[in-house]
Amino acid sequence: MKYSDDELLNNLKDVGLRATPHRFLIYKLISKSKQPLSVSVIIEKSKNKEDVDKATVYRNLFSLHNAGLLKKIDLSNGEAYYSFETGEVANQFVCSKCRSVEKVDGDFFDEAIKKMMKKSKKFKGVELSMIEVCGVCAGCR
Amino acid sequence: MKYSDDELLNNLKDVGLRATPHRFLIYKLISKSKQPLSVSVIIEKSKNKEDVDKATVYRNLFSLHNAGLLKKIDLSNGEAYYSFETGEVANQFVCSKCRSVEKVDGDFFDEAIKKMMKKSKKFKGVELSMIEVCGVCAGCR
DNA sequence: CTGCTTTTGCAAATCATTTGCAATAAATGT
DNA sequence: ACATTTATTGCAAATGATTTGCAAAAGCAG
Repeated sequence: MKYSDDELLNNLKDVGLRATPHRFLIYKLISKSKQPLSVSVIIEKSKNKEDVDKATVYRNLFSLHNAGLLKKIDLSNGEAYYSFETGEVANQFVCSKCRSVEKVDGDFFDEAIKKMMKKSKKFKGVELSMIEVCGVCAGCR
Repeated sequence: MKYSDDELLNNLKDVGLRATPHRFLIYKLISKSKQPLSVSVIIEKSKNKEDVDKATVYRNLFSLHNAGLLKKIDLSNGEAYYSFETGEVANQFVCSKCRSVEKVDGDFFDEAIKKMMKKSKKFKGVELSMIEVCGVCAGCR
């Protein structure tokens, strides 16, 4: 799951986005992370490397997501997360008390999703991106 | 699924919350809705009946949820939803484009949740409250 | 080089939600 | 009933994540 600079640059070219230093930095940074990254972490990591304004980070996350290169994971814990777009549905558990986030094995829900898509006409043609499971984690109880 | 005033008043008493006019109004209003209600809708509906400040609505939603009388559904579409607490896991689909919300039949996920709880030690003792499925709805594609 | 579009930094605006504070109302002790 | 504590309220200001306006800088095309 590692992507060469050339691959990333090609992806940018394919969708017609300029490979500006900031954009490339942000895209690369996310491509290297196994976990989805929260916007605040992305801002922090970007600032460590270059002097990037947070508005620029937000705008680049938007353009990259909009172009289909990043998955946006809109959790309920207050901030958005981004990950490299692999086409898979992302699954997260969020504790409603401490707001911590845990990745959930996607296989658990594959079947449920299939059933849902098949049985309900509401979900014909729907394109799933993520599932968030919310509750109180063991630690908080 | 309709609750008498007495039932609601008893619930409040049971958890040790005063049945102030505003609190009762808000609690009753939510108890009568089949759908979870967004905070903005709750504020609007409350204002129609009495002159309630939004801070008061937020504070009452907090105390009612905190006491276990309401379920809070923290969707990713920007605002929180509340529903009468029935102990069931709430399931919603949110369109990541138009941010519209659809209720999802809970049965789809019951099995997935059970499997998840059993197979992963991370989820031992976890108390689930809601599942959000996110994607692009048929209309937006 | 010259003009046109995109990207950027900065500050100000937004939107949902929370908080400080002083005034009011309700519950409790005597 | 009366004073005392405790909870609730309205209002305005604060918060935190995100977005936007705007003018300057950078990158691309002719």
